[in-house]
Amino acid sequence: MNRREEIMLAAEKSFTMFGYKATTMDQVAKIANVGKGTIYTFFATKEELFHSIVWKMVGEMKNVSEKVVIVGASFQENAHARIMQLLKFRETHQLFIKLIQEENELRTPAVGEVLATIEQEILKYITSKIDRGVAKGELKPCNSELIAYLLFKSYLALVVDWNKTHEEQLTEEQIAEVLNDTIFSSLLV
Amino acid sequence: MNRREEIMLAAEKSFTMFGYKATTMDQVAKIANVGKGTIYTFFATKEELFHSIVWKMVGEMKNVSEKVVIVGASFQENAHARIMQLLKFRETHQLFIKLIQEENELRTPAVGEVLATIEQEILKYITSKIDRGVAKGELKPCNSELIAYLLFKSYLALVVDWNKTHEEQLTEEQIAEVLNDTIFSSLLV
DNA sequence: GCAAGACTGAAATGGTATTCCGGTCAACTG
DNA sequence: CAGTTGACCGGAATACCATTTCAGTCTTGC
Repeated sequence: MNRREEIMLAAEKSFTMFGYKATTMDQVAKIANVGKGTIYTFFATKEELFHSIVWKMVGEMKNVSEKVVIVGASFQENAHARIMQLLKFRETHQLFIKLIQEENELRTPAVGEVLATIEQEILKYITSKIDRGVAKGELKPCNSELIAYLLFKSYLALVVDWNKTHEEQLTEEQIAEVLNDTIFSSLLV
Repeated sequence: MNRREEIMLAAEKSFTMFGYKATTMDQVAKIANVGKGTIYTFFATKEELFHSIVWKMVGEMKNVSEKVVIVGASFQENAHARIMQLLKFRETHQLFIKLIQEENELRTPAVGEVLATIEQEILKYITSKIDRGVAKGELKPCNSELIAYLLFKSYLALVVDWNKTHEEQLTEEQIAEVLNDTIFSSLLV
């Protein structure tokens, strides 16, 4: 394996275990079995290294989200499956969990920025799927960015926020039903 | 004016100017022109005093929200007007602004709890309006708590969150239109 | 009998000595 | 000499503790 990848793997391990702030470049160098200086031949700063790893994670996230698509299924079925998969990734992927935790507890600025970027990326992703649906004639023309925003924030509210104030979480059926009746139904031709 | 009210007024002034954490009971006593001990005749703790003031504010908020109701208008027109009024109150009322700021910057636990309570109260308020609409036969029977939650979070997302990542805010018409087409339309008989 | 503010101790704050860590670079190795 | 290394630097974070602050009490005084 080339050194760049080894460094990224080591850094990912460390970020996952200790978070961004608490991983030191010495730590990363040690795990990667390279001198600290070597890291700086591939990445200009700690933040650039961080960005590379997060970017890779965003790629994986899109990939797993595409995996749940059923060809021939309706737009809303696939949209629901994809977004639920994104949120499952968010609550399952160890690095992602660690970053959310660090954001809540430490407010590390670099982490906040990165999480905002990830959200932007997800929104671009959903927007593009809506645009695609419109282009294929499955959906009415609409302000796709606005709808993507509303849709994603609604999923976040029902899947994530709801549990902060309610004892038992909503079932996937409840969520699918209410969003089918509201946002999705307004999209269909 | 009776002493209890004077104390509450003084405390409200101080909480509004300096926030919860930074107002001292000595400060409140001074503004109210009473000895500190006198405050404790009426309020067992600083937090109880705080709760009383916030509770009063929640009452005002519901009142101004009722003021925008147009008798004879449709459910969604009035619901929209009411929720927009709630959010306007949130962004206008000096104490409310200060509490949100304190929550973001200081994370004062007492403030976080109070803001959560206010949200609960708003949700109960919206839920009751939906239930009323159902009872009057204007709306389909539904899980009113769930719909209230989705509705309020959607408004928050479009009115408040949107501006954090977008240069220009959404117009009230855009918001009204998209929510009419989605959540509200699913509610109507 | 009720209001007042001096008082208490627990918690917050500030100041500073110390440690830590991102980034550099001269030395080294193959 | 191209690529790697880790000792080193200085600004920033941390730990420590002396001092101050403040919620809540309680004795005094009116």
